[in-house]
Amino acid sequence: MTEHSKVIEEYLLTLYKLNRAGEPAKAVTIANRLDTSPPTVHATILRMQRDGLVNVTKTKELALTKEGQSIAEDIAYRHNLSEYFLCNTLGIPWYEVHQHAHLLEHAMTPIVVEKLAEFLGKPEFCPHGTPMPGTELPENTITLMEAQPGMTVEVAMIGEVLEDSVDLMKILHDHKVMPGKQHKVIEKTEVMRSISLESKEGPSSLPFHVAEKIFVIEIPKDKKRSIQP
Amino acid sequence: MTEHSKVIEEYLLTLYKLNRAGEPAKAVTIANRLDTSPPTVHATILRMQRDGLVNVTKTKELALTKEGQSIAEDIAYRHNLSEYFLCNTLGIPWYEVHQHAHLLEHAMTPIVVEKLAEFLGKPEFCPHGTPMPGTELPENTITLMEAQPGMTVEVAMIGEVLEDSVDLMKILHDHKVMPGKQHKVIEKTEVMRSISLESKEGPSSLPFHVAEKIFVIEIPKDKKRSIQP
DNA sequence: CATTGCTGTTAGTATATGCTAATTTGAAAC
DNA sequence: GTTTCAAATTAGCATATACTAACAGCAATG
Repeated sequence: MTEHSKVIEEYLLTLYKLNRAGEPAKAVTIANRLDTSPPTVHATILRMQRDGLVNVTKTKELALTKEGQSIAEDIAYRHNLSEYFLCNTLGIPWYEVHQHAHLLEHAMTPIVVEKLAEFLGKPEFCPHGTPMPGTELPENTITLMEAQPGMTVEVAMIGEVLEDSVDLMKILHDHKVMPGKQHKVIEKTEVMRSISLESKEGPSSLPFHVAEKIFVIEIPKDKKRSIQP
Repeated sequence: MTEHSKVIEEYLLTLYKLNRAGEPAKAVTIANRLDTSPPTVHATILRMQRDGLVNVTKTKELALTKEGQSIAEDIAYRHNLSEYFLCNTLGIPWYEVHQHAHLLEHAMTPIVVEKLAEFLGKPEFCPHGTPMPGTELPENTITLMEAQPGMTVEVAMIGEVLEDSVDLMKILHDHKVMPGKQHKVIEKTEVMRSISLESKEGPSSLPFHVAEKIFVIEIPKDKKRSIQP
């Protein structure tokens, strides 16, 4: 478990997130996500193969090795822990913490991670609802796309892809589309390719490509207004 | 005030610390402090000159520019703030925080710095007693080397050079040679090149080269046992 | 089947950071 | 003043990370 550069850690984390989102992990995807040219990604992946962090299948899929997976989980944990700290201890808005955590995640020694986790009370989810490695979302979690009109749902997690756009996150925040908040699904219009919601805070409308990345849990009619953090 | 690499930030901080310690800032010194070869330091300093961070005098002294100074102070602040946090919030021993802060200091955005400072109550000294940029040690601060036998002194600051050796720091800790603690100077023996102290916790002996880097304040006979943090 | 187009790869460069070995320089010492 | 030593510098090299331009490979589409 050697030391790895920030760049390598970025690649590992990206692959880890792609895996968890069930998306194919290809070189191009990394190039897009990290805004890097394909040749650069290519060269970097060669080094990662050399160092036993990834394997490349015949179909050019990138698969983390045991070692790579283990390091990636560590980085993801540091990232989520940082976000939790920034949000709950320092009071930085939940829709902004991602970018700051992005730097911190590469600068925490094991002792700092351990002590910080203790201090925070070993949280299991980051402010966006992403479970720490080892924790899972509830079984009955669905995407907002899958929710049917009439349903009342509680937001469980804002997909990590969305975190990259602070502007989008800010809008979600303004409409209270955030973990723990309940919304009623009003309608899904194919023409507009968007979903309309209604909550105590008012109505909102989300495009399909965003709704696909928002994970919710259906709340049975009889027990509305659950715990609102 | 552009972005600078970790390496450049290290150089800036080193120059800043040398300045504050009143030591001449030469390329060799950086090479020693950062454990880097002279040619590498040379090349890096050329880049720093190019980028307007340092000037080199005719006598080969390295002088921070306005810009360089300003960035260096920023890094020093982030470092000290991190140490304070790690020690007082997370409970990591004061003699170990330096190494962890060493990583964090390069990974804090301005917002994180601001919020963290607020959270911590805008501390003015790090756990080693180093004042934040803008703050000064009391006027009557002297080094332990300058203290005369018979004096009772209170430790104000452990010089930053000493922080690099955790082993040494641990020993200082075990003998309670730490900011806020009082010690009586017993004797200075030229032959042993060391100073013997006596405190509530027992006696200790410090070699001259260490005593030179420990800053203390004389406590008048009549008002012993001041505030012990 | 041929064309289109995305993906991957090669070739050629550039910059920051690091090294060792060898040389130059400048100041202090004899 | 010459010697001597430490500091600075040059030369030569290596690696990680980046880019553009050009090309190869393969699948979907017409």
